[in-house]
Amino acid sequence: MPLTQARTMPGVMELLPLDQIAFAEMLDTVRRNYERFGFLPIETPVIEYSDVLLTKSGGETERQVYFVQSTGALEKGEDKRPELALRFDLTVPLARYVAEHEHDLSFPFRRYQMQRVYRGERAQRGRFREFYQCDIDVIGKDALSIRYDAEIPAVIYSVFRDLKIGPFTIWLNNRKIMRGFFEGLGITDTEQQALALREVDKLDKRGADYVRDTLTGEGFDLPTEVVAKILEFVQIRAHDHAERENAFVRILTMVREYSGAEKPPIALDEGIKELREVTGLLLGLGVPQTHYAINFSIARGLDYYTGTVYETTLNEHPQIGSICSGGRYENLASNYTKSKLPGVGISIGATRLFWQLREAKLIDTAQSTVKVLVTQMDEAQLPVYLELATQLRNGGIPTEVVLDGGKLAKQFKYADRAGIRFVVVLGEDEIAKGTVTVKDLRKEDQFEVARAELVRTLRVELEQAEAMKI
RNA sequence: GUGGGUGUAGCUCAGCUGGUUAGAGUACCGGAUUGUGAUUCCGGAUGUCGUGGGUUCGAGUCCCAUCAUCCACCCCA
Repeated sequence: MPLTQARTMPGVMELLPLDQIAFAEMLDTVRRNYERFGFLPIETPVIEYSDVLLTKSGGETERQVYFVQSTGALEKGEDKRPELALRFDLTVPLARYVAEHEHDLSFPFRRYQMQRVYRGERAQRGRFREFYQCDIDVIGKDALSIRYDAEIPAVIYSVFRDLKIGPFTIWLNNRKIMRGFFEGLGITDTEQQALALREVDKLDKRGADYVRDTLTGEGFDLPTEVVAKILEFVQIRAHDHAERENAFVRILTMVREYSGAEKPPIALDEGIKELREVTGLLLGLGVPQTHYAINFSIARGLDYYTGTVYETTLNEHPQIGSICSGGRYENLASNYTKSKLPGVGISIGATRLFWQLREAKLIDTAQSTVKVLVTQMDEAQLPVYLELATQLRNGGIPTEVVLDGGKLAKQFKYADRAGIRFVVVLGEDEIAKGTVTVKDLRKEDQFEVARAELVRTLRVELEQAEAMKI
């Protein structure tokens, strides 16, 4: 009988236990911070009705959706679009969820959701077809204060501070400013604005020359004078309140000089007011000035963002790109309900983040969740070993006990490779003295302790190791 | 979906302008006087050279096809 080759499809992340533990720890950190800020958990099904999932999507998202077909439907030979599909993000299911449970939810509705989503993209390095998203959103009924836009970066700051992956910057912008600015330069067609946003967003990745060439080139045909102003605009950065106000003046001046109009476009005024308010609240919400900045090239590709937009990058690893992004949308669930449900939220692509952090050596493989291995030195003493393990387990210490014996060296090797830190040895000598020997494989050090003291001593050791991160 | 590169041991790769039994490192397994891992020393196993066809006395090496994979674009976490 020929063997089937054991393999997974490309674009999925499968981990060995110690990496899986590290990944779980990362998700735990994210969850802890989401809950700390008062977000409530929900889960939604992986499979949704196709028509629900694809209400307003253009061909682009549909191209990436995995459809699900029951064998029954398949046998009937139905060639129409399958009734079911796998979700490709958590925002669309959230919209459906809020519309469906509108009358049972309290608004503003603050939810977090950490689940897998699916995209049928061509696999590439650090790019997945199945991956975790960790989302938070605040959904308002009819209206949602701009102040919630300021709370989001506070959560981001808190999460990445705790993940301990080096200095990072939360970049903020407001799409109203961008659209207002374009309008002031005579680009009034909203379609063209959207296309220009998308190009401008590539500034940090592809460079100013690329953006200039694209905007002056075919398709856009913008005058060089206008493109020059756009480039000046999107290259502005502001790291504090004074720089921010200077930036606003510069933008307004550019628009006035070009259009000659007394009053700037309404969108521009509104956007400036919003961004000023959001950045003004950050310090009070615990975000240090060193960890956020205004960046007028941040646009986000998605169409549904209408106001504030966010991206987060690691200062020392720009090649990783954005590790967390999101923004404000005016009407989340317009396809499912007549109620107006504005919201603001962000998403962390946990799978990609973990993958890249590991590539960049910013995270190590974890130690095992198993902390102690009780070895079997003398088979006749097995009942004692089992009793020791039980003691440790009752003391809350995750413990494995060797049941099938073998050479002691082999048992040590097993502990080492499995990432188990402490090895407990008990032989003739110890029995005579009523003690056990404990070896710390990481410290390469061992000590003897009275049997009755074992649990207490190990607890202290584990606490110290945890506190010192060793 | 569009364009380009690469396929040799589990992994990373070497293999000259075609020439005998295809190699290295690493990982894996065993051993080095019987209570101690990772380090050291010795030994061991490992491949339809992605697949199919063609050229040739002879193909891992050249040609064609096919599949897989990676990169860039589109898009995005």
